[in-house]
Amino acid sequence: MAPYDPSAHPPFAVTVDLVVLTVRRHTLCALAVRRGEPPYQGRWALPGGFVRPDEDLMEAACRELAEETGLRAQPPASTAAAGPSGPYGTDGAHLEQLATYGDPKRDPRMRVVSVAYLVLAPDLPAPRAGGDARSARWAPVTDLLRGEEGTDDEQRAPLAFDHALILADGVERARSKIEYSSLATAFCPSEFTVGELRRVYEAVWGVALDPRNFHRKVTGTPGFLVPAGGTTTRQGGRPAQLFRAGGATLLNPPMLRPEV
Amino acid sequence: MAPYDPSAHPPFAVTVDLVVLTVRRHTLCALAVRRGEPPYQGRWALPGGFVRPDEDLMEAACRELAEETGLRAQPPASTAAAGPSGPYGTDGAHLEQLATYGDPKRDPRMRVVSVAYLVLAPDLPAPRAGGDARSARWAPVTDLLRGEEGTDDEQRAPLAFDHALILADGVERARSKIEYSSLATAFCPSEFTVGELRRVYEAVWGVALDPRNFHRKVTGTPGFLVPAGGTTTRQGGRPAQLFRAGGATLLNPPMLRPEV
DNA sequence: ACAAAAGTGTTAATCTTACACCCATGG
DNA sequence: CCATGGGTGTAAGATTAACACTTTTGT
Repeated sequence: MAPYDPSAHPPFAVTVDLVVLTVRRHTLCALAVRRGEPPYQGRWALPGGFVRPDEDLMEAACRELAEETGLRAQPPASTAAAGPSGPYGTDGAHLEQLATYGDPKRDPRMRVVSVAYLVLAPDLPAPRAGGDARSARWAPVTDLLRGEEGTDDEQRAPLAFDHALILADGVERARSKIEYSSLATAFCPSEFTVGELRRVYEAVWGVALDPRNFHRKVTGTPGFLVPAGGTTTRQGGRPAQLFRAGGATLLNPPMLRPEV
Repeated sequence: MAPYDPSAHPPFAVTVDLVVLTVRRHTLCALAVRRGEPPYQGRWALPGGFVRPDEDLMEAACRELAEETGLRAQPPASTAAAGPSGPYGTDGAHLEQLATYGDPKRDPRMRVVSVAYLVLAPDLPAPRAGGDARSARWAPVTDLLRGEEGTDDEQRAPLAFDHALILADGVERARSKIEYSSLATAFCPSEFTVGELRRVYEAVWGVALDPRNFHRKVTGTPGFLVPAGGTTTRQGGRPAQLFRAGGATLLNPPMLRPEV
């Protein structure tokens, strides 16, 4: 490596961006906030912000998450390791590092490297705007990704910066990860039925699954679900048993995603 | 998000670190370089260096890779997208983003955020040191991860910075990814036999696989291997057919990793 | 001839799939 | 009573795991 003095060059800014996913009305939705200032003023973007000088990356992600959604998110107790390994549970929500985006031209103002985090959350109350006056909304990911270049309509314009790319990566990660892990339970409230869990898979993958086989699969995998003791009739029909996510984090053999 | 002016704070430095893996003598090995300057002078570390002001992250990773190993690595032709999605082939080697490490205390000198990349390469000639005089070596990952705190012996001291954590994450990624993708072929030369590919799996997973079933599995997956036309007897015994990696990148159903 | 590695065949166990069928509730 | 979802049973097909057996080379 050639000697290189970083202090001799303009600095980098480091931000975190959040892909916050939830399932609402049988649809995979992401949290979007409206930008109140240039660049991309008035456009929708992923929530996020600058990392502070003495803040760990995941700490920054937790802070932004709390500011944007009110999700309680205490920073990891004592992370000796700064690594992304090991998801971090926040109030039932799941948080993990997604990827880092550093195209020199991704922000017209300056060189910004953004570390994206993926959050899977149960259906939350309507998002509340943060401390400032920006508005926020849950939007179906298909809408957010189908932004039309050159459109002025604020609901249809593409996401700011490279956020469409980040969102697409996050959605892809969620889609593939629920296949072989118990992550889909992060989309459910703390107690849920097998049918609710199945509807999560159906919404995330955009397919229909056989309720009978799904039931056998998830209840037959030891440690995946533990009975919570009650029943509910939220969905109509025969009352269903309530479950809680079990300790098992790996699903083997995996849940098979049908060809689309 | 509270207003925040990054220029009012000390800047971040951004580096890339490389987890370069290969299989040598039936063992999973990683590239380590010896640090020529403080901090951690004399200790082994992962290769890497600062990202330059106008350089994309992957471009920086390619540059460092070329400097450290001589692996030809032209920057991605025209990456409109700065994303990590889509691996990038360099001379048969595979390069993908791994994760980003940003503990405020990970570097005692200043705030450094490091984007780690994972490289899977075929067995390379002995590593040549870069432009400067640092030495480099291939070391079994078990040795590198079993560094003993407080040891002075340069061969046994733990890796510098948080590089043991980064290496462990990279190894884990490689181990799990060859399960459901054709990535293991990145450890092989352009033409290889089924037996050689099997020995890659065995080295990476540290298990023994049944040669008969393995053969059926990989040759029976359409698009995974394409016959290259010749045979070889590199390993002794009956000559084996030579194959090339096929276009198929996903392996479905996955190769099953035996319980350890 | 023998060792060593490459391949093929076969069988039992397991898992997926597709469906028939019954259960418990609300309207 | 009947629509709606919950849940169990079963049989056909696919896949894996284990291992017997043949093929083709080098020594």
